[in-house]
Amino acid sequence: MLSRRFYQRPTVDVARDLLGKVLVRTSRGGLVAVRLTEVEAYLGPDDPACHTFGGLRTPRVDSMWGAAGHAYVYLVYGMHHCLNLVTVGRESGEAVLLRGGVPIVGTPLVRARRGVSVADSSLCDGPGKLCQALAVTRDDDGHDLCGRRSRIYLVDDGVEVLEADVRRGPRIGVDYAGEAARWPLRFRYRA
DNA sequence: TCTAGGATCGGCT
DNA sequence: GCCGATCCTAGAT
Repeated sequence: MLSRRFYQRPTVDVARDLLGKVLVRTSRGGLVAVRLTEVEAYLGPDDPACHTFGGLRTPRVDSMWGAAGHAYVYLVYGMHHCLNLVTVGRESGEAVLLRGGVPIVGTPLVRARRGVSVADSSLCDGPGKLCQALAVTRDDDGHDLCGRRSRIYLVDDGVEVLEADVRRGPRIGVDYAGEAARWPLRFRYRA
């Protein structure tokens, strides 16, 4: 399990290093593990695309102001959940959005949650799909990924992600953020 | 209270 | 490529 130290670093570094790491989710239904292939960095109060922009403090974003290594889960478009990992430290308001991955353990359970007719390549290729595949909801908001009994955590299984396989680009769906929408804070891993 | 709009997805053309 | 679903959240009134 990755320690809190991993998250207590600059958000862009954490985002880059999350590529290739394995996200593990345990539940009554069983264990699911997903190798992360797409993430986005959100840089706190000075980032117009970030939910903590301008120092915003509301019940929804409360967990984003918490300690590094905790989950921030919110609902978008009234129907999809998005999972973020808080970075840097308490009061930073920064996080990494997990946008996609590939199931490597528990694929049958993922398929049961996502739908039997869904193509393998589409099981977790989107933030909403990832949460559905892992059964992550608002109930998991504020969950500590570094605890002894964490039901969501990260593992480094030794897979090396070469720089040549990392693509950087603008973040998705944040056109309202003006110039910040073009900041190259989206990271993708193409093995 | 009321209202606008969203860090998306899947079905349809 | 376009569009509707769906409802919570934040800010305005």
